[in-house]
Amino acid sequence: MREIPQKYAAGEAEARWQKQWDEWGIYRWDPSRSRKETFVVDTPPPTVSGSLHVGHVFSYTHQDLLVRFQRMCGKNIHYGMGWDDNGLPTERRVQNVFGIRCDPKLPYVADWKPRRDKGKKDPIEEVSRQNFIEACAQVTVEDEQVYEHLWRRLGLSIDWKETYATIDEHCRRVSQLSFLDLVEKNQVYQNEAPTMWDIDFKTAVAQAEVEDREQQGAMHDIRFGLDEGGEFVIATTRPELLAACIAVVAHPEDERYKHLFGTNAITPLYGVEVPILAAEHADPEKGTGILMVCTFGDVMDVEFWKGSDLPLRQVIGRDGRMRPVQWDEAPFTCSDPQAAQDYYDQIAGLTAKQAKAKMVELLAADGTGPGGKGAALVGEPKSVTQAVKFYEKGDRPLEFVPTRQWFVKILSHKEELLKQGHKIQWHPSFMKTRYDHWVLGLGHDWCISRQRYFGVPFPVWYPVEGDGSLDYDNPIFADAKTLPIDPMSSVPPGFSEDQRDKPGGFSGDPDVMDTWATSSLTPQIQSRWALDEGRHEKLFPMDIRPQSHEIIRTWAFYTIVKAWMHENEIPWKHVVISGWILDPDRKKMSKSKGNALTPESMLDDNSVDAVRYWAGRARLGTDTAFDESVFKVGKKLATKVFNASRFVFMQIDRVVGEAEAPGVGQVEEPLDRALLARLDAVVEQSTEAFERFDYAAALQGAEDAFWDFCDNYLELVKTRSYSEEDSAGRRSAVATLRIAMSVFLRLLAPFLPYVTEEVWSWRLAGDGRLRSIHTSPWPTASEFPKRGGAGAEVFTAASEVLGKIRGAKSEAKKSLKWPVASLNLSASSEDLAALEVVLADVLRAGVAEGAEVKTQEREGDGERFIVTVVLGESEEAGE
RNA sequence: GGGCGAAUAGCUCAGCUGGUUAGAGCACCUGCCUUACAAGCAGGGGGUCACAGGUUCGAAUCCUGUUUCGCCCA
Repeated sequence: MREIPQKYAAGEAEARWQKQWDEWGIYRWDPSRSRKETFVVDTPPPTVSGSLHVGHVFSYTHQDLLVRFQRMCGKNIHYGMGWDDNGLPTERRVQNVFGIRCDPKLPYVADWKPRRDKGKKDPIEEVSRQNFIEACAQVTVEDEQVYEHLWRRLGLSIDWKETYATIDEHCRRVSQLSFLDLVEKNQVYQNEAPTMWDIDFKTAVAQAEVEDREQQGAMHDIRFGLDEGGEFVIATTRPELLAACIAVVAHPEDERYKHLFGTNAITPLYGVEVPILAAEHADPEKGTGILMVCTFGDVMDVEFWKGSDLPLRQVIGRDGRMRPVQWDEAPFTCSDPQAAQDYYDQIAGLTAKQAKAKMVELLAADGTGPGGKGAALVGEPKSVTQAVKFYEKGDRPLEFVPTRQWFVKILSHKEELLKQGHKIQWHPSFMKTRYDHWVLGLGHDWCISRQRYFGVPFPVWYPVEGDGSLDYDNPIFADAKTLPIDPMSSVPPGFSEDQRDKPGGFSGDPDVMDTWATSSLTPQIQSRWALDEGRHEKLFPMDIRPQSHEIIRTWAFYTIVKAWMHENEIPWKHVVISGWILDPDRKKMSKSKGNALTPESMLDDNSVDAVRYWAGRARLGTDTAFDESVFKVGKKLATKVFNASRFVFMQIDRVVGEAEAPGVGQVEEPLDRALLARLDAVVEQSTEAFERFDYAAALQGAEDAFWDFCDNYLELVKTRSYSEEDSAGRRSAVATLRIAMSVFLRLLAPFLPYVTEEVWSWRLAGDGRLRSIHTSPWPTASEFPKRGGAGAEVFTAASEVLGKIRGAKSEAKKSLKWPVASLNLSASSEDLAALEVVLADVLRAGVAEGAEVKTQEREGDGERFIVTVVLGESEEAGE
């Protein structure tokens, strides 16, 4: 039997229990148990090349609370952990850490090792694709260890045998299998189309990765001529795209321009003839109401171009600079190619921003207006704010650049995807609306290819034609059995390596998949879909997907898409959405603002239990302002748990010893039975709250009842349990203390896993499930069947009257030990009856045993008990 | 501009489908070293429930509008 220590040392206990839990393997998933008994969590794999922050600790704790409850309810938990190391964030991090950049044209260097000691000023080292990937892999392995350490410390009850990394071999295999399955189901296609393109990362991006940013721009009014003579003025924020102009449009109902539809306009400088057309998207209120359509200035241009037979005049290159263009050949045709070329050559090679400035200068020159009269530019550009699309990780606006990309068909499946979302339960429920709106607002198919290196390759090659061009219409897909493969190093069936990139040979697809193409498969990755049917059936669909609300449109959405396409299933039954941590000004916490604490220092300063308590107080979906004082409350609760347990188990040791610890059969006293009734209600409330994923309500109920138990019940029962001689009353008290403590510890265990386990180990731990509190059964009312005689109102009556006695002493500024001379109690007959059975306990706790007690019946009128307390003359008087 | 949420004590938050005098903790003030706990205990003050209308016998709660904040989208 362990000796009960005087003080609780959280740090020491945390390290000890982490080790013990690991040795016991209490978080292991048991593959032999049925799906019905199993509870599966699809945890977000954090991006390892970032860093974990307060928000992570917050939301990962939320999922662990739900998991711990389910585990105690007897569920076989599958709670794995993934690391998202695939993709651009890792590439960026590796570039910064090692000062390297990938040049896919370079050959692999076998003994090359990345160097960490590079200064910022050292030149960037160019390395081969394979060397670059190896450097990425090295960094992610290191990062994963740091993450795992924090998760273990936070007490996340993860099965560490069930981990994956989104770039590992298994994930590559599942991602490629998924791709091939979608090919087979005709849900992917390859297309050369205008795609949102980041000019710095030089990659396509998907709609979900794009964000609007308010930017300061300028509206330029530019005079266009008419081929039948005359002129009009268009308004544009992007004059540098003038050479890409393919049409001029106005709203079909716009009286100012209606008569021009069907005629042609002449662009300034280049003298290109473009049609004047009606278009719904032209806003008569904006600018001059008539605007140029360019390939491509924005989404509307793309849409308009797609629905037209107009030519494609691409002037922005993949690097964001103005491409060189020949003005004597299609599609750049005009009346005076030499003049147009002279103008264009002045902006060719410039960035869009530089070109814009140059264009303003050119257009402002006299003689550029229609018919050579005046300047084409009217007045000064007018400053406007506009929403500009950026890649969420990018620094310069996205451009629409026609490139060859792989797409997953989603636009044609909105109905089905809405239905899938409807089959899932969202917590809180209003979060489903966000999903619905995202689906309804989709404007592009899902672009899944990226022109990057550290990602899952497409298992695809293309035949090389006699002229060296690639035959994209007849891609060669890898055999599913050979996955994962890298087409840049593997050879397609029927070819040999020496045919690579040769006419008549083959060429590997150099692109990699979008991170989400893999992250959308986290359920299938964990269940080993298409690889291990038995396991898949035991884990899929999963039970919960915990995540935060800003990634409903990405992670949740794409995962729903994939599960539907592959198996016509939902990926999980419940989505549980955590809110955000806001700083005290209610702004989102962020590192850049310097207002974020590191999780480690938070745990060092406050203990894990205190931090978990803080997270546990926040309801699902509700943003929470960061408030360190809540840690103190959690710490206080943990200390209270420790001290109350100490009292309870010391009493039991003193009275009978744990071996003969009294049980529920010995609970005889009305006060004690009343406490059991109270426990009954708390257990029911807590359980019910957890079942609807409202752990915060479960915590509050348990916490309130526990403080009430400490402040009132312990005080009321103390003198009885202190008694030197064995009696039914003493046995009843001790039995109740033990039962109550056991219940409270278990109700609080998901929130305070360390201190509850520590205390549990003193006397309550047993064999099998009882070895750890975290595998012990969740309390139920059947543990303390109602024995009649006293409901919870008896306990509240006792607490209330004791409170009045204490209040009288406090008001008189006397110590609580001060004796009471007389008591006058006035209440309804029912309340007096409830009090009567516990009056002896109340008088003992109030140091009023010698007092003269009068009771008086009266009508109930709000206040339950009116108590007049007369204190004794001196401290000894009452003895 | 649209959608979804939030606004309750100085601070952080509970208050579910309308029903006594709106709660808790922190902070503050006053006492108390009481055989679990001073990292404690007891007591106290503190709120026009964002604002304006409406429904109702009765509204923090339901409806409408306004303001501020957050997220998502255009």
